[in-house]
Amino acid sequence: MEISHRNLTQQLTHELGEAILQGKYNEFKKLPSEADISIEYDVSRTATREAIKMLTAKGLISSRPRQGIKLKDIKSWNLFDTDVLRWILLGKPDLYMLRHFLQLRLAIEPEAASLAARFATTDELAQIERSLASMKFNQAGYEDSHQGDIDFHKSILFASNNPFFVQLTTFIETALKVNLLFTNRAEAVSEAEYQAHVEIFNLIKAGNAQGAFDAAMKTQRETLRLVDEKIAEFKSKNL
Amino acid sequence: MEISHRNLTQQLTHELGEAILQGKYNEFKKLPSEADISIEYDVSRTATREAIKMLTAKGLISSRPRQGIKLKDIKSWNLFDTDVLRWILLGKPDLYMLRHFLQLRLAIEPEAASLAARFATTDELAQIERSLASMKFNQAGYEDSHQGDIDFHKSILFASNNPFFVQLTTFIETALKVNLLFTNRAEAVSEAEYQAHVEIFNLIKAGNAQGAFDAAMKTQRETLRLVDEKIAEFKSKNL
DNA sequence: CAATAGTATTTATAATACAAAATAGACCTC
DNA sequence: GAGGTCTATTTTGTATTATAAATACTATTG
Repeated sequence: MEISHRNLTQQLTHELGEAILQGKYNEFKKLPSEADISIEYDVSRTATREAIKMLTAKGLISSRPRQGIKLKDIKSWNLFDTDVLRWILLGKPDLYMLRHFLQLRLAIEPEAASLAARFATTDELAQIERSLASMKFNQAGYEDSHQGDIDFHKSILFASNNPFFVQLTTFIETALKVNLLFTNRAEAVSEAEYQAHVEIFNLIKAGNAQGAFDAAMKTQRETLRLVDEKIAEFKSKNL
Repeated sequence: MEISHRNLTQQLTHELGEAILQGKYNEFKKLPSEADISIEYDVSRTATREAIKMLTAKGLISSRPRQGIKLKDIKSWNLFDTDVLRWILLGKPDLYMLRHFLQLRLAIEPEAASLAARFATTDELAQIERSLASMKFNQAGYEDSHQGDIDFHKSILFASNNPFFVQLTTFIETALKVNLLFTNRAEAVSEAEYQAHVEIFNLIKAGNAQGAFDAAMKTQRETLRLVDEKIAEFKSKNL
């Protein structure tokens, strides 16, 4: 992903973040002291402290003199932070977390479609349409599968013209990629799916907020149903 | 608010965060160098760097050698971070931002109510009920006004048993408090409002997901309509 | 004028020293 | 022995200094 040139501090931040999300530390086994982390990762205490501060800013840990560095309860983690999210998914990808994702999408996307129907500019509509074209292209077997699909959902969030929904684009994108992983759909987008997306676009373009909401909701429910099935299947297999 | 014992680094983080959100710096006027910040706020470069790292972790800024510290586009800010949110509200509270908030609540809360209807434990139901009692108490004129109202919405999010929705409790709480500020409703909760909340609770308790969704949606639409009116009023006044 | 080499500025990292906070344990009192 | 106080110890917090690395800017050279 966007690794770019990570400096030491950022490198360490990510390594510690991943280690935490892999369950290396927990409520009983607290993190090593700054000094020990410095030794373990062979960096100065300066770099260690800066990494600790970044993780603190993301709500993962807290540190106090003499007490050391402690993991915080998941309630205070910034789950909507891209890094935290990625660490979670890399750590222990499980179907329940995926369902939680989809429940959130179910809440967000229909409303985003509704807002897009009311507030999208012509440029933003064009962007949505372009992603549809890309889906059609994927359907024919070219290109990265489902990138058009992903762009479609992103561009709708963007067209909501609400900064909070826009912020969720990265979030939803990650959710979509994980979803594709689990539903094992490497094949092309089906015609039915494509048509469902076209319908949503047409309703948005027509400015039909309620219609766009309902259509998007229908799609989301279907996706969630698929995962619920997967979970049921998985459960019966492991009995 | 929860100031507790802020150390220098955290103090500086908040001061810089507020300064940024008050528009003291922008895309043209970048932040001073670490050295200058240290002088201006009379702290060591160590503390300054750690504060900068925390703001970086929250997506507000980025820093590179020779280039200095630059503000990032709002698209990369972690709007769901409690601190960022508070700085935004303290900075320039405007009705449009409030509407954006409410649009998000409209997306989140009905679905949370629906999930609560399906997954709430008896303890969580009891918690919702307690907040209703507190509302009734407020109605009679005692206690902090609307704290029960706020607790009601928080406890429903909590009862969704979805960590993403739970994470939004703080977010929604802030939104509610600002909303109360703008709608100028220092008086007690009305009987109609109280009854609407009781209805939502009963539907959740009965396990009626669709009903709870619809009832919560209705309440949210009403709140949003009130703010839309305020905005229209404000516009006509300033012509 | 273009490519290149040099220079200056700013962040990145390291190392050291000491201050402040929090805790555990010793000690003391009754 | 219960309870409290004091002290020692551990760990983070802050400051300072030094140097490295990255990069924008400048000057030079062909």
